[in-house]
Amino acid sequence: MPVIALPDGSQREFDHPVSVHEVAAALGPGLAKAALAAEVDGSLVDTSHVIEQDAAVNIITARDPEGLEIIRHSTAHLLAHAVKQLYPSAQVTIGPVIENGFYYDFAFERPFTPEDLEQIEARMKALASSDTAVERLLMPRDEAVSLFRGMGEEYKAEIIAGIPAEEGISLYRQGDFIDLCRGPHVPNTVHLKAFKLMKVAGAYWRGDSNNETLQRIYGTAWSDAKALKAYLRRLEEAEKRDHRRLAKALDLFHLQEEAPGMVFWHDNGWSVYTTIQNYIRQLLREHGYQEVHTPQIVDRSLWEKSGHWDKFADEIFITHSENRDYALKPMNCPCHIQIFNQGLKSYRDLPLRLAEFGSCHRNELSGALHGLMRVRNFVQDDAHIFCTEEQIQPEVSAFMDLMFEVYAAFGFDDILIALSTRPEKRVGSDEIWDKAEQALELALNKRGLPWKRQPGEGAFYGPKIDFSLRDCLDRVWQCGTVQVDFNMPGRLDASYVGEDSSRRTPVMLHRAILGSLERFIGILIEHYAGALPTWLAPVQAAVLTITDQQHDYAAAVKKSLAQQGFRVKADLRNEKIGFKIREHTLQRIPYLLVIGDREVETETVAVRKRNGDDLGGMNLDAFSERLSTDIANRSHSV
RNA sequence: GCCCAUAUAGCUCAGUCGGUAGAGCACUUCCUUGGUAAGGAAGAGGUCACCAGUUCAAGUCUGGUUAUGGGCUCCA
Repeated sequence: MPVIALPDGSQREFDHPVSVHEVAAALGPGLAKAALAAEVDGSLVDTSHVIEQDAAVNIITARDPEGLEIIRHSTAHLLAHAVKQLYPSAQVTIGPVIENGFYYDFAFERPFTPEDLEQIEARMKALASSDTAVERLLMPRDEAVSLFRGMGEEYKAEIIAGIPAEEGISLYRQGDFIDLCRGPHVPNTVHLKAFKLMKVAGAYWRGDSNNETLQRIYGTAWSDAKALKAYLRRLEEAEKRDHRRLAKALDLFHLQEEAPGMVFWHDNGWSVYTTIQNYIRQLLREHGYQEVHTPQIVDRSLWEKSGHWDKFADEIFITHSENRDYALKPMNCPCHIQIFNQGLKSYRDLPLRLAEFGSCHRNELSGALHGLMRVRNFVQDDAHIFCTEEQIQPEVSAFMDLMFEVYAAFGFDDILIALSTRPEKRVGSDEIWDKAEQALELALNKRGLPWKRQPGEGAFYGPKIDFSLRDCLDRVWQCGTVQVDFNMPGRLDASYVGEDSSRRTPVMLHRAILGSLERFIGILIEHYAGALPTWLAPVQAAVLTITDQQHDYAAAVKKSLAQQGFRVKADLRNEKIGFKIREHTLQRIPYLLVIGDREVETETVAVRKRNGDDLGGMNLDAFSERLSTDIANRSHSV
């Protein structure tokens, strides 16, 4: 007779096999109603699951992350149920859970319209409130194949036919709808109450672009209406922060038809760009890097030798001159090896760190372009470190120190770290891979930050660590990377003279902190909703006059601040002060200096921050000291 | 590249059944010199993305091209 161990440490004994539902009921009527599934000895099961032996049981409700996932999965089934009722000729395929929701792919003779979505959603709501039980069925594989084939569901039948014959198939039925699923699912559709269909898009059958396109319907689902509302608000907020929208409002850059995926930077945007560049440049110098610069176009022979020509031919821009083919460089590493190869290098020269703000061109698929986030011409804050195997770990550690300093300066402190290890197809001996992976692991553990392992995700030439930033809207952006490369130095004949006078091939570390300047600026704009910290702001202070009387004094204030190296502008227009404040606040200028007769008389400026705080009057020295401190601390507080 | 959608003034957008284009903001000029988020008046501004087609007539209908948006795929 089963003894049920509960998460709080208590036990319940039953004198007969019990279902999860009965266990929940024994714990209270509230739990019986809220139970969606349970974890029994570590595996998730439906509430209908019967426990026959002693087990550890944890009842899952909508409050648990697993519960939310079950709700999303069941909502995907609900979507398919509604679609099949409204459009019987649509065939179901797959419907997985994704971040914030789910999707379901259908094969249908025409695309779904927004009006269709409204109808489908209305039907889903009706089905959800119809109090329909969701039942689990087991069936031999071949029987399941013929069941779905009989229903005209060719895609589903194909999926099931791909499952090994000896495995039983679990199916879920709700009313007149039946779908293949591992489960678990909610016991009844009434648990599905906070969902919304978001959009339709094309997607390929089995994710292969050679296959036919299916209609994918995306939806979001939450445990309750409040959570759904909060999510929709977050989406609205993200839209307001969209860097493409802010770029127009703040006059940062533009894109145009004649140069798809390539940025026309305006004064304001370029100011941000060069400020970041100068900051990184200075830091790299302090950390023992040499800054180099290499050609934009290089003869194809170099790219053939590096292997890129073969692998990325479609994405390389090519140009011709005097019967030679050149590639616009898609990456910087082969060029840096050319610099390394000049002159004879000794082990005493290692580690040798070559950095470049490397402008790269890649002919990305037209459909992949996206504002600053995916462009065809971008600048990497790239560097390559030539070193020995022993130097991998200390170099990676030093790189991480530098990187975390940079991320903190930009206001990012939540960093996700992933170590990608050897893939099946790779170069280099297992001993070298062991060494490199251990070196990376050691560097990570020395930092003491959590990281996760991604087995088999490394590049063919070596393992790597990726660093992703979490922004204020909880979105994750992969930016930093450090990759060990055993392959390219040898391929491009890099060598150094070892202590024993023999020629050796150096290891090369590829590393970047920001990734691409363009994309990083896009992330910054969205993270700060355009209100960049003072040190990055295109204009740090605006001098605003109240009447024409203060013209000369205001011009002198502006000149003085500009001479001290601050980015200042003066607004001497014949406009009311309220109007000027509104306008420059909307431009996210960190400090507004209001000047009326009072300030002229006392030789002060009245300081207002962009968040509305009034700092009152102060003399110019006091203000410039404040500004200097703000900039020196890279303060994010205004 | 693939699927779907979109393209009208500098910006955000409206434009009905095919009959020669409209708002708000911005801009220019004038009035106003006003102390912390929009003072008032007048004016100017358009090859309706581009190329074809249908039609007496196309911003509007059809086809194509380009770009953009949302996805898919890809990402050295």
